[in-house]
Amino acid sequence: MVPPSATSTPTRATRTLSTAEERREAILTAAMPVFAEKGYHAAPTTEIAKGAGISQAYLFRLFPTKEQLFTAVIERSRERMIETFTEAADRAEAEGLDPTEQMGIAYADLVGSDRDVLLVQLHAHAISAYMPAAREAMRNCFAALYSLAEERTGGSPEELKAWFAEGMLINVLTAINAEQVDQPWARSLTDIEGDCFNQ
Amino acid sequence: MVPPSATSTPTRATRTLSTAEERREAILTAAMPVFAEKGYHAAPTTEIAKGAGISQAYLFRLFPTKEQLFTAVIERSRERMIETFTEAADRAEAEGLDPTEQMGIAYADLVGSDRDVLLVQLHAHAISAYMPAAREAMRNCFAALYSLAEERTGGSPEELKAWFAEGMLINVLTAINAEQVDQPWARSLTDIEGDCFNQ
DNA sequence: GATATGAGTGAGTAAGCAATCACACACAAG
DNA sequence: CTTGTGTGTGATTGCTTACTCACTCATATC
Repeated sequence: MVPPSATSTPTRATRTLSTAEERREAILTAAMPVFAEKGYHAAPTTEIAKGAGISQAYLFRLFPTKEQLFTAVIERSRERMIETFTEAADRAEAEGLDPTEQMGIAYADLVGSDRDVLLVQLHAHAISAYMPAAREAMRNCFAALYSLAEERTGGSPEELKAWFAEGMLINVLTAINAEQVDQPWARSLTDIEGDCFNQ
Repeated sequence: MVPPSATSTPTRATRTLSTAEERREAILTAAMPVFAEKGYHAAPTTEIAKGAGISQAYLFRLFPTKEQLFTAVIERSRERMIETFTEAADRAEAEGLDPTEQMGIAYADLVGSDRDVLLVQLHAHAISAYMPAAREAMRNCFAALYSLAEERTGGSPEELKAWFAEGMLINVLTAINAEQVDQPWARSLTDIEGDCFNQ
C-alpha cells in the first residue's frame, strides 16, 4: 500500500506524513502488548508493525534491531511505574497518608489493571541473564525505583527491601492469577492485610 | 545414524537400547539448561535432542508437544526446590537451628549456584499469563512450596508471606546479577542482614 | 525360527522469522 | 521547477522452527 494522500490537493493544512518521533511512539505503544503476551523471541515484528500502522521495513528503520526495540519497551514500562509511584506519593502527601502504603496500593492496582507493564517486566527478568541490554535496562529500572522510593518514603534500608520484596511477590501472584485460586496458599499470599507495611 | 550395536554378538548381558523412561530423564536433563538460557519459544527442540543424545523425532515420540516437555521441566525444577528445602529443614531440625532461616539460606544458595532452576521459574512466571499449562504448573509449585514451608517452619501467614516475598526478590536480584553492581540500591537489596527473618 | 512390540532414525514439510534492498512519494527551500 | 531530505513500502532473502512419516533395528515370547 502507498501512504495515504489527499485526493485532490495536498495543501499545507493537511499533512499526510507523520514525523519519525510520532511513529516511534506508535511503535512502542503497539509493541508493548505484543512483547507482554509473547515475550521477546515469539513476538513478531510484523505484528508490531501492523499494530502501529506501518510497514515492517519502516519499523526496522526506526529501531535498527529487535533488541533495541525491546529495551525501549522496557524503559517505557519503567516510566509507567515511575509515574504511578510519583502520583501516589503526591496524593499521599496531599492527603496526609502513609506514602509507603499508598505507593504499594498504587503498584498493585497498576499491575492488576495494566498487565502489559507487568508482563514486560517479567519477560525482561527472565531474559536478562543472557541478554546484556535487557539486564542493563532492568538494573536502571531498579535504580530509579529504589531512589524514588527512598526519597518519597524515607524508609530504612530494611523497610525498602521488604517493600521491594512485596512488589516482586505481587508480580508473580498477579501473573499466575493467584487471587482466583481458592486454596490456602493463594488466600494467604494474596491477603493484603498480611503485607510488610500494612499491619 | 543407526542405533549403536555391539560389533560381534549382541548377547543378553549388554543392552544396546535404553528404556523410554531413561530417555525421558535424559531429555529433561538436557532440556533444563536450554529452556533456562533461551526461554520457551527460543529453545530449539533439536538442541535438546542433541544434548540428550537422541534424534529429534524420538524426542517428539516421548514428549508429543514442546509444551508438555516444558511443563515437565517446570515440575522437575519444582522437585529440585522441594528437595533443597526438605534437606535444609532436616538439617535445621537436627542441629537445632531456625528452619525458616536455614531454608532461606538454602534457597539463595540453590538459585545462586544452579541458575537453571531459577531461570526456568522466571520464564515460567512470564509465560504463564498466556500459557495455561505453565500457569497450572506454577500454581502447583506454589502450593507445594507453601505447604512445605508451613509444615516445616510453623510460621504465621504473615511470616510465610514475607518469606515468599523475600524469595521472589532473591530470584530477580540473582537474575540481574545485582550482587555485582556497586550501587546503593544493589548493596541494600542484596544485603542478607536486611531480610525479614534474619534480623 | 516366527512374530509382535518397542526403541530409534533420516529425511523431509510447511510455516514463520529478522533483516535487507531498491525504490516511490511527500514536503520544504532555493 | 528542481533539488535534497525524510517518510514510507513491496518484495525478497536466507535461515530456523515444531512436527511428521516411512522406515530400520533390537528385544522378548512363543
